[in-house]
Amino acid sequence: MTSPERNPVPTLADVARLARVSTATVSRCLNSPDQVVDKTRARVLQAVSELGYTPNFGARALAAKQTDTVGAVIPTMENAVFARGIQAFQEELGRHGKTLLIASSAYQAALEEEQVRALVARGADALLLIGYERDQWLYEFLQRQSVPTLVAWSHDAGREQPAIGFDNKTSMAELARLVIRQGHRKIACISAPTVSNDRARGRVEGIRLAMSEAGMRADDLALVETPYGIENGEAAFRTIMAEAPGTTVVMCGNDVLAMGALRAAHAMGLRVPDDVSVTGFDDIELAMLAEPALTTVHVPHREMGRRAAGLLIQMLRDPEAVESVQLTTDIKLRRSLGPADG
Amino acid sequence: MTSPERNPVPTLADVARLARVSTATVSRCLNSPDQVVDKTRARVLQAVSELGYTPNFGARALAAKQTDTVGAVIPTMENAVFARGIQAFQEELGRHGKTLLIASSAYQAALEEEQVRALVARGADALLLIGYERDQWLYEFLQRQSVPTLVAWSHDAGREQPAIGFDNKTSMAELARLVIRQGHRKIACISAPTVSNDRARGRVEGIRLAMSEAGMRADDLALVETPYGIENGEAAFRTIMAEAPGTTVVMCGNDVLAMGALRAAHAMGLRVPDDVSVTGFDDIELAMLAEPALTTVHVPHREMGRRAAGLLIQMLRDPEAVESVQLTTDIKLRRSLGPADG
DNA sequence: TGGTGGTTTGTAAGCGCTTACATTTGGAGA
DNA sequence: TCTCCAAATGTAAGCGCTTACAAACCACCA
Repeated sequence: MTSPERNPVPTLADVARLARVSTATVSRCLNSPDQVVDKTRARVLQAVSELGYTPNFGARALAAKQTDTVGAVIPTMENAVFARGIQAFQEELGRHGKTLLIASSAYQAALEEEQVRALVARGADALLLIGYERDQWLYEFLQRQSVPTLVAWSHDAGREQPAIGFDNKTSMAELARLVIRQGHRKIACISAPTVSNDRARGRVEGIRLAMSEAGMRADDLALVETPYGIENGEAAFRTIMAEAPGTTVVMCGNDVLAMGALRAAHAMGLRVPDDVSVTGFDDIELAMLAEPALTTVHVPHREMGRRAAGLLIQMLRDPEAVESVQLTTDIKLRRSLGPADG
Repeated sequence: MTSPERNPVPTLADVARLARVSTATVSRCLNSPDQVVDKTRARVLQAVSELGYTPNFGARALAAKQTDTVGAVIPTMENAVFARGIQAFQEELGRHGKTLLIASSAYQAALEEEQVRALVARGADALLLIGYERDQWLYEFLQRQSVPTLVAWSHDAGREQPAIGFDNKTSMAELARLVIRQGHRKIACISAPTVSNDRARGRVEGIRLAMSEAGMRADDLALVETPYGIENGEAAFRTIMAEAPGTTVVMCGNDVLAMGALRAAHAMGLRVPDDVSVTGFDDIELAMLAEPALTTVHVPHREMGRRAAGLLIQMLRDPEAVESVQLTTDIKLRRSLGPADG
């Protein structure tokens, strides 16, 4: 740790020497203070502060075989949704004396694998991962390493992998039903790439499901996939309007894409919702501030983060006895969605 | 690491045994492969994958005395500004084979100290901190531990602490001059808490500086301090309008507060910029999307993050030879700022 | 064939900490 | 004052890895 020689960083042994006790006593002072008599403890603590001693985490982990550390791999911090959820996750972990290690995968499977290995190597006692979709061997690896793993932002009752989240398909289907009830028949969708992203895929499927239910052909959905980003949403919107003229509503896989759609519509001189309706997903702050305000699916990101922490801590205690939890989402009906006939 | 017994996690020794070589050879295979003859290496690698071996980071750090890890303590991930900068920071670090450990302090000094200790204990070879302002002993502690530390999001030519950032005061002063040139004389400011936040304080001082230059009394600035958050910005705006009637421009310490101001103005039936102008700081995505679009100070967050990584790596090589770098900001003049007379 | 010197591999000593187990200590009770 | 036992402290064996240093190996040349 820290650079080579220079001023040698004080160690447990230094403290012990200065306090005239054994290293075991110093260790106990730090980890289970009430096993040490007051006078000794005072002397040790004095030495600790005199030397400015900080325990070496690596050594401690090595000896104690546990790190009180939890790891999380998220696609990107730039997505407010994750930033918010993870912040809550971290706060709750902190409350339980755990530390969070964060890594980001930029939505790339290979990078995610690498980060998972890195976190495990660093001794993460447990892991939070986003969505189910990843190579099976990764799950096996984690199992072999006995690292309890929780999936978040997704929930599929059919899987046994512990998870906390909501059913992306169901949530989006609900919104789509509402859209259809408003009379929309020419529906388009701007989605995040669905390859290796079960959340994005679920949302698209949700729309198709609602269409089928309504007697429409699911294949009629005009679909454009594009990476995260407002500009991408804009471009996608233009593509849709060019390739699927007559579209009356554009349902977006997330709020950021929807913001792009809104902007593009505005730039193209289309009125929302009179000429075309737009919906989002996530309900980030932006959604309410948009002009017109965005109809979207509200996801309790903070709650999810907070409860994910609780679940993970529970898994650490008893890896078997965990129940996945399904959160509910609700629709925020705002001005960007109107009836089909304008 | 990982849970107690259960299925024992494979160690270097296990690999060595399976490959019929010494642990030293396995270690070399992993760290300096070309010191090992091909045939042996193949055998070892085979064993590694057969066992699903992952090196134990703690042990490695302990033995090798370096971690290739850099730590960062930011106020909160929920602030898009930091999320963006840190993302770039991380990407650049990754390019150099370094790993990033992130912690957040929720703008609380005590928490920051704690997190710094935690990161150092975890063996962070270097640290990124936001702004200069913190207890002197923390700097001393870091020096004693020989942990090179870089300050970001601030730059004060007068300090010798290595930093990368911009001069908050100068940048805001520039915007304030523009505001004043537009004829504004009744100026108000909504700022983040200035206690232990040199960035916020610098921005306020910038406004005062420009006022003095223009022959106005710096004390006439109507100032409200409030924590980060749109709602807080809204409340602050109402306070200002109540306590400093006649205010023609509200300059905000950051874009999020400005968004709140914009909303409050809208809710109060005030037209922006006809009845009152609003400005922000940071130029986050929201600024451009706001209605009306927000006049603000553009800060190159991504570039800052990227270059911060470069600097830190340089400091790791030669802790002495680092030059602080001052980034330049520029004003984005958008519709939310208009002349004083409406 | 033996000697030479560079490669490849092995040996073993830690890195800083925790913890089982052994030893010492200090009172309470007799 | 002397026992005796629980509480406090010390001793020392690792935890999994890296790396000096030593040993073994392998051409290659004389």
